Amino acid sequence: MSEQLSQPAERQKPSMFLLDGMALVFRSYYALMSARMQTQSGFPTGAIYGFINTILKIEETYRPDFLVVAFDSKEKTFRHEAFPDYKAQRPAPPTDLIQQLGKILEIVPAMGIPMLKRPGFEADDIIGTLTKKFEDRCNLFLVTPDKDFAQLVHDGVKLLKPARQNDEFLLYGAEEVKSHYGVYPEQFLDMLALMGDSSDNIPGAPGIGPKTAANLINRYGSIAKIYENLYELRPRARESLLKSKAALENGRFLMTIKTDMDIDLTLDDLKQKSPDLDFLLPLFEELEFRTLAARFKSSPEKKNEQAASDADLEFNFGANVDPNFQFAKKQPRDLGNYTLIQDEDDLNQLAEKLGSLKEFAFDTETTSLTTLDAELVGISFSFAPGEAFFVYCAESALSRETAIRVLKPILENPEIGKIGQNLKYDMLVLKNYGVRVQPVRFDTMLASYVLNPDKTHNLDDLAADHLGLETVKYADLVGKGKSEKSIYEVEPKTLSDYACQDADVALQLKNVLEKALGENEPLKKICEELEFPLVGVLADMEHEGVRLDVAVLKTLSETLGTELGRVSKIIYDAAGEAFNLDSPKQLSEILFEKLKLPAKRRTKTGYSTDVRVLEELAESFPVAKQILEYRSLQKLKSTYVDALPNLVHPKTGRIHTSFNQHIAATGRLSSSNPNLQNIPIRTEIGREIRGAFVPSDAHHTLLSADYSQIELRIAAELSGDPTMLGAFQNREDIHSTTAKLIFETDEVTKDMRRKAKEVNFGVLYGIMPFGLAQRLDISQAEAKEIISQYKEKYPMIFSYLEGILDKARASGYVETLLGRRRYIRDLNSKNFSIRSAAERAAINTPIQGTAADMIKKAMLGIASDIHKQSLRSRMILQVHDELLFNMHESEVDILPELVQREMIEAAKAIGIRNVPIEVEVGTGANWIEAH
DNA sequence: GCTCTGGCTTA
DNA sequence: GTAAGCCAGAGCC
Repeated sequence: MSEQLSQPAERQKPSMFLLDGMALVFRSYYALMSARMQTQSGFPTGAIYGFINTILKIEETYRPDFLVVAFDSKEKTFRHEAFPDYKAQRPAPPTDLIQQLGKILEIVPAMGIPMLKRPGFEADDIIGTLTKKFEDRCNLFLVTPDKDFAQLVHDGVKLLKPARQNDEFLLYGAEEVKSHYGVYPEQFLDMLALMGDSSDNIPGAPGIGPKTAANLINRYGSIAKIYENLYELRPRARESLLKSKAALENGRFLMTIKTDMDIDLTLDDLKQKSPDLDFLLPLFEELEFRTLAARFKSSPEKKNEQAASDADLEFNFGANVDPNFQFAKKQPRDLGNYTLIQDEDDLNQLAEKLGSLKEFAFDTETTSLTTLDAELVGISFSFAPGEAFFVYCAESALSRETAIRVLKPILENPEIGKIGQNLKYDMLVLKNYGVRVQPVRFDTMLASYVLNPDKTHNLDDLAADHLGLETVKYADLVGKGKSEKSIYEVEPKTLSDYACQDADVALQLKNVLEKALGENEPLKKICEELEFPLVGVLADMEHEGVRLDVAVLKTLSETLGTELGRVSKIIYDAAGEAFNLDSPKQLSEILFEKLKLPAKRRTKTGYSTDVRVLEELAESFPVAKQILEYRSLQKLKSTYVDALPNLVHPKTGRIHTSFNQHIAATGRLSSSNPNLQNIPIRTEIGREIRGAFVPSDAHHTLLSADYSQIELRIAAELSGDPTMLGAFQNREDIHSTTAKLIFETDEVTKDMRRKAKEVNFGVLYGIMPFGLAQRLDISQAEAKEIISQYKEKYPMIFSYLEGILDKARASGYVETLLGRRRYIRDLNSKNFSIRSAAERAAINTPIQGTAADMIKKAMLGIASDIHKQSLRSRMILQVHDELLFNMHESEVDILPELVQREMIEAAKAIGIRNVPIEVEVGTGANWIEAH
């Protein structure tokens, strides 16, 4: 049939609107919650009013031929039978909503609108079945705020979703579904299954959200196809999917809307009848819906009347409220017994209680994630599960000064343990108000990290994992992105419930996690003796900050700018045109298509233009060398030289990084915003950037102390290899010694030493002939030969590595010398590259992790000494094997020795017995000189 | 505005 | 070959 003929026929079809009753009622309830509509006698009416208006709005806007409302049944559904946890977390609806629902169920039929309900089924299934039944004869519009219905969309079936802000509707066909959710309706169920649905308690694959789910579905087409190609995925996604296979099948079943219920109805049965005004008008009178009543009186079917007049909203807020009817309180939800405190008397009472405790959990609410900019809005406290208090000290009767004055002695009391999630943040916020929080009794984020570093450790995930609790998210309070509102705009009680929940959950988590730690003594000690005490040390370092000489960078920026202009001109001349050198895509088009240079490797999206490719090309094509130069200069300029000055905090004139204690799977710290652990050093021009890192003032210098060859020493210690231990004991240059041994010569050339150095590093990273060959640009056969020489000379290194792998295969984890654990999956994978990657991680982790434990221990010792001796010098940075200090001139004779001693002492403390540890110290007027 | 990719910096 | 974080571009919203 031609388009012309089908189109008018299509238009002739009657329209049928299927309304998801319960979901729309819920929406009305929450949309009108703040209006607090109620009758003079206190009966709540917002949800009723909103829902009727939704129906009228549809009738007026679309003039439907058929309009049907479907409701869920109260009985358990077949979904509950198949999956007992289905919707298990969902709190009972608020009682004031239930009251209103009763009225709605009377009003809808009285309006003459067909209303359907079936025991054991949800509204979704009724709508799905009617859709299937009538889609050939009608144009269907599914009216619902629930995205799950997108699975039903196809030709002639569209979704009509109430818009977020106004009372308009958004129409979703297949294309709109795709553009809004990322997949087409046919694939929608697979995507839903991957994401799961926390409100229905359907798990999905942990860590896979809407974005990733849509991406995966688009890349592979379906869940089944994703599982066929698991090995291509990143480890986190892969592991999540492996664990979730059964859950996904189950979730997909639960989220499938039934389309084959036994519903015996004809189009005639669904015709709308005239409204029963004898019933409706008195009821509207009772509910005080005056404009609505007027509309029905005059002409219930008329379309040109004004929609929802505000008149109905005008009466009854405030003045005439029945004092016994407490609207806001009637929301039991899943919340505990939470109390909002906003006056001094209540605060004093709370303080007295807190002061008598051995420990409690707390959490601060602020205006910013950047601690130096964060204003304190309130603090929540919990000392019994399910119970919490929120001290609101902004824009209220209780001033921040009063709150701080009363709480400071308690927060600083060394006898009262502090429990919390990411306490470093709270400590830094409170530091701005002169409060030095101590001691860290338990940090739930760090405990989770120590128990299993590869997991995520945010509070919401921890609550879900360990307590089975669905928490209120911060975004639920203030929204997200553009429309995010200020925390000051949140109702104090709402904010209080959120804040209280966080303290409450932290306390409950502490109980669960502490028990888990109790089953592993070393992990418990790592928490209590390493990670928890380190929190305060890191907070101090971040707070202290590093001074930056902006003038140095400004000069450097100008030099780099000139150089970049010069180099890019040369490249453009060679290319015959100007283009964006920062775009790998454009660059590869120029190089490999226009200039026809030989392509070496491919990436996912095109030809690779990375260092290795360009270096290879540089031998024959000078332009490649110029591009490499451009790249390195541009990197330095954009990432460091131009970016760092903007990060100098206006209040302190210094740079304040964040040291993340819960990210690196091996136990290392990481640094971000900005990352001060990857400031350049290798190239001459890069090193100049370090010249901008300077002491705080003329009375200070920088002191740098770094462990020499720490990871190789640890490998020697852990393996007990006598040759390598001997080399270190004799203070030999380890790379030269290795060269001597593997090349069997006393005349070690520079090149031999370079190769030996690579091999030594290779050992730490889980050496493989292939990798070494690549790295040294030699054949795999040569690489194999070198490795076998190494094995012969340092036999115990290799037997140690084999032992690690055996143990890991048997137990599923590897450990540092202190007993810090990391679980390693995939050691038995049939896929070579996956298995090899797992083996390399297994080998590297004990070595890298032991070094991390050691320097953490050293930092604690140093911080303690500085405190005890009331020194004026400060530790300011940690770069994995190096510590940097802002050293006061009066302490130049004690600090270097103190630092060196503590760093060496730390090695002993974590159990290093056989290998000597060397620490190199240096001082200077900037980081280049000190290092 | 958000997320991913390629590329590059450190230990 | 291990462990991280950040930048610009690109693609989608």
